[in-house]
Amino acid sequence: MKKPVLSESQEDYLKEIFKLQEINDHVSMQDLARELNVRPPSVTGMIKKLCAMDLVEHEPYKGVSLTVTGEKIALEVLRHHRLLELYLARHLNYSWDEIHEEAERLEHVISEKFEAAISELMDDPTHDPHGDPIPSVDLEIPDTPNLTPAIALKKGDAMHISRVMTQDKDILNLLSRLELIPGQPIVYSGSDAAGIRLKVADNQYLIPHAIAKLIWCKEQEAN
Amino acid sequence: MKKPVLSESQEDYLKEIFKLQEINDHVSMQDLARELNVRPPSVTGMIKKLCAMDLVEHEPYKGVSLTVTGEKIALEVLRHHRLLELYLARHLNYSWDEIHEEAERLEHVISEKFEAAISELMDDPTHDPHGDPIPSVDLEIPDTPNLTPAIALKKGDAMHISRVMTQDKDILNLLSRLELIPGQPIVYSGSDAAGIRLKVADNQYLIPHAIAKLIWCKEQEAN
DNA sequence: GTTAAATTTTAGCACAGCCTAAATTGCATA
DNA sequence: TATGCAATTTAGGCTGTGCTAAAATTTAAC
Repeated sequence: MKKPVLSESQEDYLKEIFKLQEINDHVSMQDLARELNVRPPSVTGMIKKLCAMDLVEHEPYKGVSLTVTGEKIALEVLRHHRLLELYLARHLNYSWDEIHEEAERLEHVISEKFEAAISELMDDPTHDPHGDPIPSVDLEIPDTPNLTPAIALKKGDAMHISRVMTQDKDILNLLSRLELIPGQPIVYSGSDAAGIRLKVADNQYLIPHAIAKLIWCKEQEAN
Repeated sequence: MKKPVLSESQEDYLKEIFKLQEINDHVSMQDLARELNVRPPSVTGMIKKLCAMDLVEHEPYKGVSLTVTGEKIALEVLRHHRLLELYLARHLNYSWDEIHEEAERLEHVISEKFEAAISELMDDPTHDPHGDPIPSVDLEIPDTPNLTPAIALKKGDAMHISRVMTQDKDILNLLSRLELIPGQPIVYSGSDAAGIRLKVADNQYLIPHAIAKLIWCKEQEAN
């Protein structure tokens, strides 16, 4: 079974279905349309094609899900994306909020050779700068066990940040300015209607719920 | 005057017109079609669009040439391409014959930021691994004075290689195996019907005319 | 359980970039 | 100067991916 050559558009559809599937097993056309910045009829049309290629399954009026083959391609694109993000940050001095857009364009055009080269250069990393897991060469997702959302912490909990689930540039800027970035140790010191209060690097901030819910933490043990 | 957003295809047309213009001031549709791997009617169609955008000038049945704006865009793409080639070779361990294809795809998607980052990392280089000049940030081509084609050398001439004008992978492989690469000192020891004889790094080879004519040299003085 | 709202699909169209076949133009050579 | 060949353009079509408007279906609310 040889892998089909896909358009950038098609790769984007598969990647987006994968990401939405992590949250909700059945992906709606509407959600896809929103994420991909296209109108619902365009999604229906493209899904039909991907269906004919056996990359997705589609129950009309129900939703879509990836086939095994489709998921493999999605993971490959995701691997490209996240490796690129880390590479841009580490080797080309990109800031946290700049890496996503650039990776979004590069992910479709780099070769296997390029992928392998940057992966090796970075010692086959398992997570990108947002803490998102990078699928391995054989497309396994490294498991990130026991993540706790920051909003679910209890007073006095000492954790460190593991993942920040947004690509919004202004939120990322805010967080990086506060040093609320993956790897950083924090202490949870309470919450109220306005948000949660976190101690980080000798400072304490109030983080509004809207932002706090994007932050995931893990136990202090390892790094 | 803001710069128009162009498709990858359109960028390729402009780049190719530029490269052909270096050889022959008026570029024919046929040459363009050959270089771009499309049919002549496709070229006519695209040229019309580029004409309407004031990026090229076209005298029907005569030929095309770039406008000032068109040339700027071509130079920008060329800068991307050649910076990328050098970057891939230097930082990602690409071999000579692999860089062109990868750069061909990447050149259209990298941002100004990416361009600036790799240029700075390499200390604003002026030539790519083939010896082709890299347009500067303000799109000036560094002049490469007094280049002599290897086939025009005289017996005993000691030069070094400055430029290799091909992207053919097998020719590049052959040359790199023989260490006939830019920067390398050579001595010309004669020619005959079969080709020219060059001494390089303690070896002497016969180089067929077809290949020798791609090699350009300059005086021994500086590097 | 009926009906209104939301979601999804169908139908039909637009635009980019390529194609082939045929018509046109320009040039070289007899 | 005429004529035939090569280069170019025009005409018309195809494919991919998007769009809007309207029809069909599902879901939710009363």
